[in-house]
Amino acid sequence: MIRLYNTMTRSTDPFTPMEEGRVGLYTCGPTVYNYAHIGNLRTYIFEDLLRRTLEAEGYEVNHVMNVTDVGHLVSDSDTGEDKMEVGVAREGITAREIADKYWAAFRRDLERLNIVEPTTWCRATEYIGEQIDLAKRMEGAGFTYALEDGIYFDTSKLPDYGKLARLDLEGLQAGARVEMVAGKRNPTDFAVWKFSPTDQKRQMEWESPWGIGFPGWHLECSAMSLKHLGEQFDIHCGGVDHVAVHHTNEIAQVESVTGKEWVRWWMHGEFLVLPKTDEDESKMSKSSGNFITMESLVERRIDPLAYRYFCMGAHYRAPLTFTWEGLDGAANALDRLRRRVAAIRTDRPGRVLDEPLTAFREACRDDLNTPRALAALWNVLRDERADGADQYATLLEMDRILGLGIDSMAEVEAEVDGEIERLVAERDDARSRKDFAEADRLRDEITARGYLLEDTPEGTKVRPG
RNA sequence: GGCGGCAUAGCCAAGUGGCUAAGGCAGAGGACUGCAAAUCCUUUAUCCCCGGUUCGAAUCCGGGUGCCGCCUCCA
Repeated sequence: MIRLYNTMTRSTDPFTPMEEGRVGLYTCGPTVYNYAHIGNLRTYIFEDLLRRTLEAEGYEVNHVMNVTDVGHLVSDSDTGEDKMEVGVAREGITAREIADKYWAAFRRDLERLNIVEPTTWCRATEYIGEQIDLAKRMEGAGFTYALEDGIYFDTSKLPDYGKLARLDLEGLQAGARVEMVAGKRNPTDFAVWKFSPTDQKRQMEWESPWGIGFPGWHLECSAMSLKHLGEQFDIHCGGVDHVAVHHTNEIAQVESVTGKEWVRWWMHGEFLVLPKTDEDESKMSKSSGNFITMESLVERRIDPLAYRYFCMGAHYRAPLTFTWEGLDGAANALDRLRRRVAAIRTDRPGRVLDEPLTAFREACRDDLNTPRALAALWNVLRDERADGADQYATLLEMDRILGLGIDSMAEVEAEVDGEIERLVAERDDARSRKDFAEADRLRDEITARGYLLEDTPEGTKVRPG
């Protein structure tokens, strides 16, 4: 039995799917107007761990992820520019090209992090018809009203509006400091369909019963998950920042027309935060430019999987402070794991060790407690009495969830050119003559070129520095 | 102002009433080595503060203090 924290109930509850053996999972995907940053990616790592845990428990997971390629405004108060159009203005290519470019970049990030792709991707622009249909149903049920700039959802008509975030609607009213779109009936009302501005031509706009325009950004997730997962499904995930606005409004759009509970489990990943400095806010955000991409990690010769390991060191519901020092620590741990695995791996079939595997699986089942799961992993390697083949078999089993690529871990030997090879040979020669001063001098020379040496019974090995 | 989260070793981070408070990184000592590296062993915690409940609290309750997130684009 898996126990998962549910934002709706604010408690960790035993998970049971609607349909025996199958899980419907929707995860909010990227807005593809720029590269994802490692904070975004932390959430996708969490969702991957969820999916892998469900699959390891024997569930067949129907995993749907959206790609937002339209309609996401710079401001959530339904004002400002469309982010995609911002990308267009910045790079001078079409919106479609922007979307394709950053979606491809996103998928490359997922691949590098060993994140399993969703079973279904859906692009918002390919579901405009479905979104309009859903808006029409809301209109038919009397939940919408028209303003000059768009069709709005009247949140006061839904008695339990805001239940996910436990919004204090009165308090919001009093504390509202965000400029409200003129004519909105309630501060929480949001646009379902926005009209194109009359004075400019948008790259992305569509005909609708209400006029030419584009969908509000909450609409796509509602419409696409309805289409792929039905009027009720098991789990919907995203970042914590989506609780109060995005998911709250998605719920309103769906439940207003179906009249029944839509999603059974809401799960939210906490933020990756940067150490606070005087200048910068600690949060990483795409819009402020205060962000680190996967690419910049790779440029620093940091293994993307070290970032995956780093994230697994903390529970997904706790904020995690990102530091380069912390990431280096994770990279060191992963390197050590690699060497240990390389040392024990064998083609000889092994038997999975029950005790550590049970501890590991229990940790995963307990609301994805990866820090505890990693402790179980290290305990496998600490047990001296265990047979190497058995240890390896156990680690492979754990890796179905961890996704660290244990099956391909091998001793890392550096690729060396003739020059390095010659220096190594000279040093070996000096050592055999017991000319250690010369040997050490040569080692320094090799080290200075970015390689580490290991003298082993099998000879001198060269590792990347 | 409203809502929510967090405070455990040098760092990251599990642990939500009961043996000697996981695990990782970094550090120290030792074994091994010509010296290293790698590996192995050993070692590192007044659980933010003050009250309270209890036979017993890091864990529950009350009050502080500090930090962070959301309500603004956000994962």
